[in-house]
Amino acid sequence: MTQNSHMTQRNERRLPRLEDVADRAGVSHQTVSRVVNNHPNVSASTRGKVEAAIAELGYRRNTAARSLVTRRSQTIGVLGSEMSQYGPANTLLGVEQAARDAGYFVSIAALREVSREAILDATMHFLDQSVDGIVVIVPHSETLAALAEVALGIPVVAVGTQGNDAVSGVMVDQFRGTELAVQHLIDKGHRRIGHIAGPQDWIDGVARAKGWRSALQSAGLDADLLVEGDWSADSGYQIGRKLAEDRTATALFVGNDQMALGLLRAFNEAGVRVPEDVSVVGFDDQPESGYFTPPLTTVRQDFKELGRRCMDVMLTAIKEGKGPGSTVVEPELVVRKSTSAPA
Amino acid sequence: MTQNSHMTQRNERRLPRLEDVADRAGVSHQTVSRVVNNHPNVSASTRGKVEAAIAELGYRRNTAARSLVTRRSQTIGVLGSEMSQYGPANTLLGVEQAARDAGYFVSIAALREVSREAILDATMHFLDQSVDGIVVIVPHSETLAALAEVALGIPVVAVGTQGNDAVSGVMVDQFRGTELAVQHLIDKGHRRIGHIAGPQDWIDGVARAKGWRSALQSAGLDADLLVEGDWSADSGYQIGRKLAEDRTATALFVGNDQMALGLLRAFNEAGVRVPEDVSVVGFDDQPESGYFTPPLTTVRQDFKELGRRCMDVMLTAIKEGKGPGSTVVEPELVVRKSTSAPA
DNA sequence: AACGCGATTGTGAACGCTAACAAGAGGTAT
DNA sequence: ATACCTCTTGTTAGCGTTCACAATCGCGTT
Repeated sequence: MTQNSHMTQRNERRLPRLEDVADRAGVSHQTVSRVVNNHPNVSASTRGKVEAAIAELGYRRNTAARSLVTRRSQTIGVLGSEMSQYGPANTLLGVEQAARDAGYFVSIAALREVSREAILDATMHFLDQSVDGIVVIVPHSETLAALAEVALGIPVVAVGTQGNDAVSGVMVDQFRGTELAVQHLIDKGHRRIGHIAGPQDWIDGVARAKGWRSALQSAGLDADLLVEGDWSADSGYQIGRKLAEDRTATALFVGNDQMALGLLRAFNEAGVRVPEDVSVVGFDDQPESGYFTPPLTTVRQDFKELGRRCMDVMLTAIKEGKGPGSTVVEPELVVRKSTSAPA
Repeated sequence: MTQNSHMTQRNERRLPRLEDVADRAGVSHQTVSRVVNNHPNVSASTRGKVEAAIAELGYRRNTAARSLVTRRSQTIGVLGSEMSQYGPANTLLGVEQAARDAGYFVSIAALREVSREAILDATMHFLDQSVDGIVVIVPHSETLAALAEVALGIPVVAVGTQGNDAVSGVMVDQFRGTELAVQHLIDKGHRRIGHIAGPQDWIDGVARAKGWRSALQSAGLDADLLVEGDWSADSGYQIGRKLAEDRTATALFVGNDQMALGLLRAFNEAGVRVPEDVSVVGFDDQPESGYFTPPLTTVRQDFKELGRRCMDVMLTAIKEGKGPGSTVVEPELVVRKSTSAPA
């Protein structure tokens, strides 16, 4: 019945505000504000009365008014490019979870194309909203440079980067992940290990190619078979068709699972057997990868955890004004059936 | 220089506000407001002066203040559950695109578990933000019922539903999509066509099962082989292992591409050839589906378009206060290599 | 000449909240 | 008792915008 009277009120009148609660509890609006904001100097009895009044009226504080006077919005902006891909989508999810747990709203902006202008534009979009911080999920090399241009006055965390003077970074250790993959192939006895790389204007694309080279060199092996794809299954397929004809390597380290899928498809069509003829290792460990033909050995990245870490960094930056830093999440090798010893 | 003097005037570096622009242009703050809001009754010369002043000062209007007085936030809330999946993620993207084009911010909330409480809680979260409308991407049967409970006073569009008295719906025509898939198999000459269904507490899970039954019945065929999975590749795999042993159907209509992937994997392991022994049709057409072994015949849903349509409905609802309605997007059959005539 | 009317511009008051300061109550030390 | 704390509560003044209304201007009509 209290709820009924409440609903009637809501239908007819405006929502209750601080002063309505204050009247009801017999205190000043400022005291109510103190209760709502958990200020220490409120007596237990007063707090009780106020809380009761809040509950009875179904009071909820008005974000806009609060935001107007405090100049902060309790909102985190998330700026992303390939947001529908498995990795970014899950990172976004991790950010959202951690943000909402911390009482923040999450606003998103998806880049249609990655460029300095688009990044700056989206950044402005967030400034208009006076967000308290920005998480950037744009895995391109130019991202950091573009962000460095704008001194925003709010914390910025860039996923998948090491950060710089102005921007914090949170990333999965690509070097370690690549090492796990390549070392696994070396341990199986492979000596000629090629790499299907991602685009070289992507941070991870570069990092994995670099890691591959370095891992081979530490083992005293040649790193001379590198083909660049565009992350898509189709590019993996096209590359696979060529490699099926011209088989120089006994093992391939592929930049991501989707290209690996395309590659497997091409090999299957061409009668190249995996892993008997060629071993294949992917990167990402998407949920489907265990059901490829054959099930894919790959490197797992915990994207959701990455997102949560982002918010850790963000929250301490907001609270303590702490500058940029770099946080690293460890990848993990998942061995399935696409790798074996060379024939 | 003028800018400097301005900045000195306010001893802090506060952002310029309406009145600063007004002073500069030699008009009242209200006139500036009119220019900013494109009110008709402003003379061309005044408008020019004001626009110049705005540009010089780099004025941007304060969302919080505006929101406080207008009681609207220029924000659309998107409530989603399996937001990292291909479909929902792309719908989200479509919504974001259309929303930003229309000058709206997009706020998101991801459900950790689907329940009445969680939906109401997230809805409250959005109300706190005084969003102007809510898009719901929660493809479960209970969604509509939960939403109907809250009379929010703002438009709500539920993706993948037909809507009801209170809520608008935007969906891909599941019935038509299913018909395309099943008819394709019938046309190939199949007479015993099974269905691997999605969970029956999902709207699409139910709709596709129903469509499958109906399509078979119209053709005078039996609809008695139905197994329920959970959308995952793994469930497809488990089901596939059983079906491989007990082969009663020559063709299978699978509820989504991921289960189809698992199924293909299980059949491959068991030596069941696709499409020679069994034809398989999926649903969704994810980007990878063309690279399965074999490439999957499936039904394409344009999720991004779905999201855009959502915003169409939302915008007219906001503008014209129009009630709920239902919009349908057409699916499309994509024929690849997982289907053929029965042996 | 007086009037009226639309178009343009200005004036004050909200919107609901927090920050800063003021004031009162009650206790302790001088 | 006086002064002086600390703890709690109240008062006032914005934050930057829009809304409702008032005022002014230009111009055609009676």
